[in-house]
Amino acid sequence: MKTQKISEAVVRRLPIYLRYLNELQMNNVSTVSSQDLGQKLDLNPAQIRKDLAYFGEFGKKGIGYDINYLIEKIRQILKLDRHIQVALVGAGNLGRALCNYNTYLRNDMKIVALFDAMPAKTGEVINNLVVLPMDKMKSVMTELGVRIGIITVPAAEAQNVANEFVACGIEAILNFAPVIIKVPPDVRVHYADFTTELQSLAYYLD
Amino acid sequence: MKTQKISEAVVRRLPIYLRYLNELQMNNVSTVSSQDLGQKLDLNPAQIRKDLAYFGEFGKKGIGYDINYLIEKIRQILKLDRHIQVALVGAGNLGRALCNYNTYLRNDMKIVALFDAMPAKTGEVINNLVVLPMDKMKSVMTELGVRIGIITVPAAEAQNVANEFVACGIEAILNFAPVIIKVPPDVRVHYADFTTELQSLAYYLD
DNA sequence: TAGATTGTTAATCGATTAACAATC
DNA sequence: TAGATTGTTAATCGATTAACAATC
Repeated sequence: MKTQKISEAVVRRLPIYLRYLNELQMNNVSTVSSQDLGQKLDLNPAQIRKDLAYFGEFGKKGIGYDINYLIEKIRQILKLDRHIQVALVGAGNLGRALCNYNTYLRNDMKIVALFDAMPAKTGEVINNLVVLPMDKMKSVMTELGVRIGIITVPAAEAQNVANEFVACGIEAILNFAPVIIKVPPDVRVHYADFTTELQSLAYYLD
Repeated sequence: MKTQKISEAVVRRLPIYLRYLNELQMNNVSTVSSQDLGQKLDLNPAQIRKDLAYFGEFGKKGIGYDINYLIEKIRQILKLDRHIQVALVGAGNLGRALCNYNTYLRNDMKIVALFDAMPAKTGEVINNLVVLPMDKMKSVMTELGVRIGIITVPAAEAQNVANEFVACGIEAILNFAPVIIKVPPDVRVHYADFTTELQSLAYYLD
């Protein structure tokens, strides 16, 4: 596990491996080859082997990868072997929908705080979480040790929310608002914009 | 506009350009340079010029790009100059949330049909759309001319829904379920999985 | 042992960036 | 005209794929 810079493409594939490995584990499969994985995930087997080899020698020649062991390793790499606390701002339709993934995320990640700027929303309960006003953000996030923030507010407010997250010392942001946000270089931002996704799909229609 | 194969990366950036151009248009800005765009969108100006040049000469040397004209052109390229009908399967929390984007999508794309396998959901009304049972899919989709399908069902059912979409002659699918689906090569699939997105973010925590 | 499959190097492929002549 | 900015070629950078010795 050298301090080599791992490309973003590699990091993005790890959760996909993990997802399928979990499925295999549930089906009591004990071993899997890069060939099998590639077939199932529409990826080149050599790429999968190379991705994993960046982090260590996890497989056995002639056999493949032990599923339990590989799951454990990928979880370590992704830092999912600890509990990671997540906060969400924007208790609209999308925000509510995401809160319901808490069950799916299980141990690793959990939305532990929910904020909304509209006073009317304050106090509402969504999936066991009480909607809090924005001015509680700093204290609540510090207390709960939140490290990742999710933005599900309208585009016009996304930058403000990002600023507030940054002021609270957030380390990474997942932004669902359809706008590019500016943050300091040490804060990682990923985008999850449904509308651009749909629009790029349209290109491929005949 | 030669029949050169355009890379996926380019196609994915076009909606992002479009989004910001629309914002500029609303603010009555008339012209923009690749420099300005690059700064705002965190992209290299040369890349933006190159992306656009794949499709034609849209700019003016010494001036930049006329915003109205460029919007029109990008909309043509993405085939957003027509109405594109979209169907959604899975009227859960996420599905409902997405239905509310109809207003945002405005002219170009519209969710026009909503299906769910659970009989209990049938007949429910979400954002002016009635939830229909799966056995109505073929006839409704043919009648409405649906070309793109969205999947927001649990992972275990996603492949079945994809199969049904394919049987209805769907051309492209946006899959929110956390699983890789198999479709014929002429059907385009994009993924929008919130959980893998969050998990890859975790990697970048210190 | 024979067959299978890894880890890794080398080859290929593709995407991004720099540079600059053309020109508004 | 002088300054700005495009479109495009060439250079760079990075990611994917092929190939194969090592070995279970």
